[in-house]
Amino acid sequence: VAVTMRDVAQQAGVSIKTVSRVVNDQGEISEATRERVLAVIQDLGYRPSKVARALVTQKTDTIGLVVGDVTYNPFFPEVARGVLDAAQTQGYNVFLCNIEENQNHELEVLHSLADHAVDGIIIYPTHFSQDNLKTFADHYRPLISINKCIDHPGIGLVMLQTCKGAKLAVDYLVSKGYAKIGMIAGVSPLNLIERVRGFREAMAMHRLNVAKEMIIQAANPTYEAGYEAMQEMLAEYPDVEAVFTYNDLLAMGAIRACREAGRRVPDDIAIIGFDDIEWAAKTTPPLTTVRIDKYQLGQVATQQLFKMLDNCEETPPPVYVDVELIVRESA
Amino acid sequence: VAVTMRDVAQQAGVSIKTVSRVVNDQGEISEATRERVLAVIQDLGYRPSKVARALVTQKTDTIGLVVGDVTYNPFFPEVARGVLDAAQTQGYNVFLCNIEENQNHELEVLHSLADHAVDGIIIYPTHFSQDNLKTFADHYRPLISINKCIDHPGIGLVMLQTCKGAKLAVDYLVSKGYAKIGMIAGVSPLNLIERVRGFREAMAMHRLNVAKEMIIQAANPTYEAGYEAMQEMLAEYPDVEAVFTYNDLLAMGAIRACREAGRRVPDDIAIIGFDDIEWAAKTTPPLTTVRIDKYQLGQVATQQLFKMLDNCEETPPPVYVDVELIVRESA
DNA sequence: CTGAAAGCGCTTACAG
DNA sequence: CTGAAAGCGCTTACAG
Repeated sequence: VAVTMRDVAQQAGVSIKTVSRVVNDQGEISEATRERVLAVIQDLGYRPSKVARALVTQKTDTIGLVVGDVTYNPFFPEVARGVLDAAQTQGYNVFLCNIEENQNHELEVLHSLADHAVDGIIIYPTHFSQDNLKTFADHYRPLISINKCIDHPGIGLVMLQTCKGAKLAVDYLVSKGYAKIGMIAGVSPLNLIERVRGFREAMAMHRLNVAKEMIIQAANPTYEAGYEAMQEMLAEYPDVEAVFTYNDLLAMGAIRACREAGRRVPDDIAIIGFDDIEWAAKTTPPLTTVRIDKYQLGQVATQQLFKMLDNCEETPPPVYVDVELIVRESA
Repeated sequence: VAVTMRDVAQQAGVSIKTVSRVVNDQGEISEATRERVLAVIQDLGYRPSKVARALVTQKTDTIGLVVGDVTYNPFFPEVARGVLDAAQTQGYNVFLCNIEENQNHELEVLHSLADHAVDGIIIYPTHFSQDNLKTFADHYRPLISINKCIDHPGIGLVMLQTCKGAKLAVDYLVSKGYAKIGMIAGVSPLNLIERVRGFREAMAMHRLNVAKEMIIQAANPTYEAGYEAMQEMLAEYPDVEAVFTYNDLLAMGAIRACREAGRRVPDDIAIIGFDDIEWAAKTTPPLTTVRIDKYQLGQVATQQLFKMLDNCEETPPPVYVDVELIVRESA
């Protein structure tokens, strides 16, 4: 049913090459025939086939976005939106893929994207085998990794300034006069987590007691785990005055634990989160937190990918996305 | 850099047609040459180009998922996950598109999908011009519309049983002894909303006073609007005993308004939501609500699309996705 | 059981 | 300024 370039050519009484010229705006054509062809295109509702074009140009105008788990990642919608908008602006469409926690599946998904000849892939992992990624990068590129540091040619990086965010939180607590500051971490291993590193550095800078570190390791980065971790914190360090948490979910769980323990937030104990998810502003009390600009994260990642598309050879330096302290009522 | 079918053919000492036969498992081939070709494929890491194949078969093994606004739709991640999983199972990849509230943009996005020759499109609208959709359906199909009733050849329907859900809610409230039952609606026009229709029908069935309908129209389907609508409800109908809301966000806002007005939930006033979003279980008090299985919604939509792909001619009857009452503490 | 030819809808040199 | 030929990487009849 579809109208082809040949249909247009016949109708306009020119060769298909001439039609191609006007479709691709290549010039070298008289204004008269250009307009005649344009009229026929309009008339027939002709749209060039991207798949035919892709076969010869080796460019599909598509990219892939692969995500650890769409459902559990609270940032996903906003990051995705950033990617989609940036891609659309450049005339690209994006394949969305979800991967299971399973290393074979991971490679399969990546290959399925390669089969469709996407021009590049953005990977936004929660879990992901770095080895698989590197192997894949050796025969397909460019790749962009969001917030996971992978040093490998062909893999571009977009990182969050989480370490700085942790310092922002601690500095703020110190400026409010708190000294006994603890942390609830959400994921192990502890010393690989930027937020923990930032916490430690800021504590050290303020000459606060890091020797007896008040860090509680939550089982998961969830509301429930935050609730339990806070109970543990209160039992182990009863004189804790302020707590910085790995993310907002943990913070909200922690607040509930405080309430149940008869500790008022922020009067008896201050709580500061990380991420600024949508509910952070609506919970009681509204959460003071370190905000990540998720939409921008998606946009920047896409721009980084386009940069690599323009310059195939070099892997560009990492791009960092800023964070910001949002003061509300919990601290 | 990519390995082609010809490379495999040369290496294996056969024609490309023979390679094609083993790749597509078409039989008509001796076991010996099949294995030899298979070994070469393995060896070279050959993967057939989907774009080359698509050019001749007119099938791309891709579908499009277009969404009103990824960011504001709280269901989006789960529905998307349902679509992705169902698609992946069948070897399909999916293009994700976000549309702005702008009718030209809408058609442009649809056409961009057509340019890539997707095999079908699932539309999951918040807003959407039905006329545009019908026009588009006349030259590109199949299309699936999620939860928006559009009667047009080539458009398959997947609907939620929202009317039933509203009845479930009212029946439950009646069974608990409530008689003065109000509703907070979230979107106009009132009589086009299934949830309102279900509410009215159930109220009528229980011979409750529908003459003096206690329906408040919230400005938006949001937390803030629910808060304001509840204040209005309490002012206008002070003796209201129970409130059914258009969605969970409204319900949570309403609960806050009750709390501030000194009305305890559920003791003084019962509140019932709709959707069962993630926070419904974590808010205080945990929300009684009508649950929508969002993941299943995505899966069913995809299966409906595949059904239409198999049988190009007929538009299948609408599929309905069930809802379920979840009793927690707010009612 | 195997292969040579034509063609899917375009673009890329090249010639005129 | 315009067009004929070749080819992108496959599959589809068809012949042997």
